[in-house]
Amino acid sequence: MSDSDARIQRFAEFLARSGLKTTRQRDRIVRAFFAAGRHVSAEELYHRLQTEDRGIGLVTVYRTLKLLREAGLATGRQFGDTYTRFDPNPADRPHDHLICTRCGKIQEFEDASLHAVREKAARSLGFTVTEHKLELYGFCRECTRLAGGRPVRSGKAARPV
Amino acid sequence: MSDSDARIQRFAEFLARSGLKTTRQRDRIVRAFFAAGRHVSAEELYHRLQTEDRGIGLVTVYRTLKLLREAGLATGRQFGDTYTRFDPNPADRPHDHLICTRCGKIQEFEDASLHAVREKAARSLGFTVTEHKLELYGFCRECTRLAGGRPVRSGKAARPV
DNA sequence: TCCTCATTGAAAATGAATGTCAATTTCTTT
DNA sequence: AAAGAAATTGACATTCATTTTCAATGAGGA
Ligand SMILES: [Zn+2]
Ligand SMILES: [Zn+2]
Ligand SMILES: [Zn+2]
Ligand SMILES: [Zn+2]
Repeated sequence: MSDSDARIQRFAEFLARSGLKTTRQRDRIVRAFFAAGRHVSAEELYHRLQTEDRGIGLVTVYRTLKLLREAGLATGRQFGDTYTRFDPNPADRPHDHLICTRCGKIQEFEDASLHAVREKAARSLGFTVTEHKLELYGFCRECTRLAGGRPVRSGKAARPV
Repeated sequence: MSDSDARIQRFAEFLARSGLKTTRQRDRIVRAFFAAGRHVSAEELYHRLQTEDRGIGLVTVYRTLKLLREAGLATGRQFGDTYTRFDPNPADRPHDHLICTRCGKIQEFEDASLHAVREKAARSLGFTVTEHKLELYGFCRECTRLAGGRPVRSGKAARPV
């Protein structure tokens, strides 16, 4: 069973457990979501789906992504731009992001020492921390080389607000 | 000269340097901004201002906050909610945030060891990192005690998307 | 098959933020 | 002080992502 299949199965179980129904649309949407790369927006997913099934509305894509979040199978993220991007299954493999503010590239990374930072801050302030989000903004390798580190903002690149 | 005064002065210099004008509205808005606590939204600031000066439009509050960002005196932040909150003068004292998902409290903290995390990720992936954002989500001291760590979501509390 | 209730999608609504524009204000130049 | 160019203002309209509404359709248990 592929990684995707396991997730699709977990979603089916979530639906059953919650008294919700399996539909053609939900099936297509979750498949497309897990097949797509990471960090897709609802709109992007919607467009991909149009090629294989015209009868899927953007609204349903939004609704299904919300269900995926509730099922713990996806997380929404706001990098510099105006819309939400969705990351599959982050609980299994927590990770953070490097975002190039010039070309918009998003690179994932993982750092175990973050846990120490989390715990230290939490302990000193009495918080119980369950989740975190770390975003590093700057230039990717290519953009550092091309721009010499100078901020050249293309319209579509994310920017740290 | 108070801390606020110094910032107000810097804003005046920014305006002059950029060929922009000093107005009653801008003056009121920046004063209210630095007087207000951290993490206010444009709307919140607008409402505070209404009590002292009815003739200030929400649009002008938005525009002035944008100027404050351009002047390097404020930063916009999106915590779990749908609108932007503004943080005064973050460049001088970089800091990150702990956000209680139950009551919405936002607590600031600073951790020097984050720099190492930043550099490590950047070096290994060829990025040049200029900025970062770390948000820790969980329960504050009171909410941990009251809720026993159970997620009780009030409508207004921020939530990690 | 029937029947109930969830689901769907089109259209409308929302809500934050920005663009438009005529009237007003600032500030430099006489 | 008066004038004039240019910036600023705020009411209004607009954008854009996301949510809500609602009548028609579909799923799945009895
Ligand atoms: Zn990711
Ligand atoms: Zn790049
Ligand atoms: Zn802050
Ligand atoms: Zn709390």
